Amino acid sequence: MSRGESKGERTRAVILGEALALTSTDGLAGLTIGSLAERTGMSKSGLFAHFGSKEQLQQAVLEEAVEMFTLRVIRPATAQPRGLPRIKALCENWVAWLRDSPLPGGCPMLSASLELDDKPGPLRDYIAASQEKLRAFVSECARRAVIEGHFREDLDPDQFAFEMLGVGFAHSLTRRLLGHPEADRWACTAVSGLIGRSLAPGRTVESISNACAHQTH
Amino acid sequence: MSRGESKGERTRAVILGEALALTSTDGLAGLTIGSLAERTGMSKSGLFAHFGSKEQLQQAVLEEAVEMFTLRVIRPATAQPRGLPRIKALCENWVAWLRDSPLPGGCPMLSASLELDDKPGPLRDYIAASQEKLRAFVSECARRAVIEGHFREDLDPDQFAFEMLGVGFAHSLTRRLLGHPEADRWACTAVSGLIGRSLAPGRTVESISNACAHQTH
DNA sequence: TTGACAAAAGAACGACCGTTCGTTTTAATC
DNA sequence: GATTAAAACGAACGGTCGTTCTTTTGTCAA
Repeated sequence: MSRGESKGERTRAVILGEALALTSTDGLAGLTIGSLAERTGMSKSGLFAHFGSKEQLQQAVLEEAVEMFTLRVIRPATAQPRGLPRIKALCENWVAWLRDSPLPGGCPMLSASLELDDKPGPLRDYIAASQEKLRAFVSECARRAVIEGHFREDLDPDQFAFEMLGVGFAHSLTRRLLGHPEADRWACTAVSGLIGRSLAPGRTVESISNACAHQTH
Repeated sequence: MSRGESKGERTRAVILGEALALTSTDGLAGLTIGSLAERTGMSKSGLFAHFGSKEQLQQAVLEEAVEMFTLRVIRPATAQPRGLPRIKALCENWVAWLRDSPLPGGCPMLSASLELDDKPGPLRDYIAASQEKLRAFVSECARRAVIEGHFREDLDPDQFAFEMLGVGFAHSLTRRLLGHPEADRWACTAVSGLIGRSLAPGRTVESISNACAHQTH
């Protein structure tokens, strides 16, 4: 068998994978025990026993989504040197994530954000904390780029993070709802523009990349 | 009585008002006949008869939301002279709309966009068409500003619209989910930055405003 | 004021929701 | 291979969903 995990852990993982896809297309509200049981070929009660309540199932799904995003976007970026290289890696991973995401219906965290932003509870708290963590991470990356001398000294890292996230949301909506084929290009142009006007005077993206290529992380 | 409308038209309007608030906080999925009947003090069947189906109710709610947005954001902007003044008015109305919206739970069209972006049908079509109309309107405003000589000649109006909408989305999420008090400031800074770097060489916002103040619409 | 029609209520429908319980099957351990 | 615990099932619960009837109430014009 595949691992040292028990049977329960394995099927739980299978369920979560299917639940993630279902949430992606149908939203947290559309994630029902019945439809999930049908997709996994299980009985409602058998599936239900793995989570104890619907809310815990939802929580597990969101945690899975966050972990996926962290693994494919955040973590590879932190492997890059601080400053501009890390920011560049972050943007590239992000775009790649949006383009080749295994989730058919877009980011579950984004739709859940709008779905639950008025419903107090542990789920909302978790989503808000996660999104804030992402925002703070981008902001911290920008702040560090200022320290490294890559970005202008008067740059507001929070402003940078705000505009960066805005591009991400706009990209998702323009691509997924409107279906504009230029969405990718618009997003990339917006990001390079944002980075370009954040650079310290006299700096170019290339000059920094070359300089960083020879230093340790 | 209040108008020449019939009783049915009046109660229908009351229902729609309540439905709009409910959709704003709970999303289109949370808009149920039962809860809406309770809020309006009507019976389920009595309320239902006004719309014929749940989908038609949802459609009516979205149309109401669009009309509200058009009335308070788009229309006053079109009363301004073409070019920068119209764009400025658009931004100001938009911010004011987000700040003093009568809807307690944020824009229903935005949450519906993410809720239905994977569910084909007339509702999705309507939402996509509406959002595209808004995007095209912003783009057209920018294109016109280029013609008027307010914006640089090499400005891409679609790129302008993309970044503008991104600010709107980011603002909504940062404010409503994360509850950042600086959200308003970040959004305003982002918008003025966007407008500032779109201006034709040598132009300032003030110079154009003064010049336009004396011309006819 | 009466008669015609619109509007609202009431009861019920089948379907699905999340959840519980007792039983049966399956997997892990000795 | 037998014992025991974990995992999955099947049936049922009370509730709510959207929807369809029939019946009662209210409106509005002749």
